[in-house]
Amino acid sequence: MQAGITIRKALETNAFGVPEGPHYPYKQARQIMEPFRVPLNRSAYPFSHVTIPLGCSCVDNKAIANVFYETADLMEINGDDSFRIRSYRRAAEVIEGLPQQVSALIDEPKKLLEIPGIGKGMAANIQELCRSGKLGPHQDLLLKYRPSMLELLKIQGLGPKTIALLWSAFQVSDLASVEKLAREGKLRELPRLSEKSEQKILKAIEGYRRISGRFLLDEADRTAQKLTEHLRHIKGIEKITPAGSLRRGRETVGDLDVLITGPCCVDDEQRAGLIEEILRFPGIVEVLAKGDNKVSFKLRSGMQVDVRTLPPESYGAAMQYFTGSKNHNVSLRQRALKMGFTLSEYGLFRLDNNKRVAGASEDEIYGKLKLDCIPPELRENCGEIEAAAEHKLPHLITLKDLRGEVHMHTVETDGKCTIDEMAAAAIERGYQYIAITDHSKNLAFANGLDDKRAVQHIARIHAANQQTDGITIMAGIEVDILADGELDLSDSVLEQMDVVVASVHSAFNQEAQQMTDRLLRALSNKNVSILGHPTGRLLLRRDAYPFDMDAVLKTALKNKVAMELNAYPDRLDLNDVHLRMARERGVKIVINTDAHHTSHFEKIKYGILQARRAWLTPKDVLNTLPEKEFRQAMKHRWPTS
DNA sequence: GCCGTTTTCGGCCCGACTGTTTTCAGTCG
Repeated sequence: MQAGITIRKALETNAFGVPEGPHYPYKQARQIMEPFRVPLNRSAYPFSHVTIPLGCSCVDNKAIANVFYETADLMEINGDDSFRIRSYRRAAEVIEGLPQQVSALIDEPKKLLEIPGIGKGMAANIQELCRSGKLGPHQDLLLKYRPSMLELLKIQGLGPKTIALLWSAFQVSDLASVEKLAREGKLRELPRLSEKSEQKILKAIEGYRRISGRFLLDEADRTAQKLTEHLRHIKGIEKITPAGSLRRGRETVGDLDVLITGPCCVDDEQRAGLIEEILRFPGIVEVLAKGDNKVSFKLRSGMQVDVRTLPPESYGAAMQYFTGSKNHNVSLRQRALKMGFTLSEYGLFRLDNNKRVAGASEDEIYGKLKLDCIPPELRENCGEIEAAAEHKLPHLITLKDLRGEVHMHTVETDGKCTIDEMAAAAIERGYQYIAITDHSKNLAFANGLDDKRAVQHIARIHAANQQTDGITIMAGIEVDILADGELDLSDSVLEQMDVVVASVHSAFNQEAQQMTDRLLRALSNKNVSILGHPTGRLLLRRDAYPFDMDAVLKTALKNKVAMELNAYPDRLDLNDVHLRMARERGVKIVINTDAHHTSHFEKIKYGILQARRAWLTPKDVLNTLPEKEFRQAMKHRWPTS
């Protein structure tokens, strides 16, 4: 049987003797194909199950990581050794975050073994995956169980043990069947399951179907701010801190974790009232858990919120713990143990006499572990602990390092404000320069500029610049990269611009090679200064188009074309991994909001968070430069340091 | 399956909440 066959292909060729039908909806197709245990392509499968096509030359890190994640999930259902399972997860996490492709290292096993978390076994697994497109243990587990179980794991309250139990009792593995059994009241026949459990599972399935479970950074941020405002008015709360992936600045957020402390968190009598006060927060549709120290609820948006009450002496330890990441915490606890301490969310304690040595602040905890305090954005177990031990943490970029933004739109195309309004808002933010970069003609629905209008617009921008004090307004354009890599304005017009952002806005479905050639051609145009939102992804909506990032970065470095970090929360493009890749290769970054309204400027903070996650310093980012040097950088003369 | 100032075996981070229990397993973070 061929690896990587799609449902559609299987149905078209009727390879498995299934009833013929012109077009099956995927859901139905999935049910039909279930008994055939066919490895299915990700593109054909609406959830995480993934098989790498045979002979594929570009087995990327994400694909390898996915196979390892799936193997770990299936091993869990199989009741395998939990430490072995952890090894698979750890390998997946490490590979996912690597700037270079591991597939390029398969002929150099020594280099594979240098990667932390990759030992002999995992190195062999990577080689097997890259060479044959399959992984033995993964395939074996898929034969024993069903890929649809991986989806069941996403249902809150359903874990590997219960899924294994359902399989052994009823031979069911998919959402619809479990839902049916719950409705029919059959689950309560099983040990540890009751009528109440059935209701809970049904509710969780409904919730899962309603939303995918992750939220854009700005939405999580807004919710956290509203909740903070609500909590601030409760008597006896002194400190409120949103923790978790929001504090680390991850590109999307699952649950919101908020920590509070103050006198009311210590007094038993006050605490009961406190929980009730918290639950008055508007928009709660369901309370998921209510204990002495924690309350969890679901908001109308589908977002789950956990609020934890803490005594002041543990607040730092809890902040550290609930900020994560999980892997960072595991490493930190191991370090603590080696040094004779044990670390929990309540503090750092000596192993010999159980005495607390730190806990009130994060600084104190990291300090006692002989580490510089690690900024939350770096806490991903990607070398930050080693760097902190050697006092080599980078001086990360901050919001105030930025001197300007050079990707924004006005009413001339699809923006909502005028040049003057954008300039005024930029002055308000303390910027020294901006560039107006409206769309070009290929973006007809945005009223994009042709050569003639572009020239007129330059004149308008120059005039506005003359009349405005306190900021320099540069003339720019966001020019479309056509399907063949040509730009849709003539060179003679582009030459007159201070800043040329070149972006892909059409023909997203090209093959990787075609897209790579297209981008390389655009980067070779001598007028291009920045590649705009380089991967074209829209978070939670559209995947990045495929291309060879390595080749693009090499050409960008050669031609001195900067990569954009588009800070708009649904783009965050480049992402943290690619940014780190760019930095390591010496490619410069420009951080922009792509503002279509003055209110969008504030989204720049989400770009800064991603830049920090990628270990970027002000030197890596061109729009930290003074105007004169920045103008030169836009003409391919980057600063030398 | 990984890893090593406990180095080739024997460990591997820690606690809260829930529900079905009567002392704890499963799940979650």
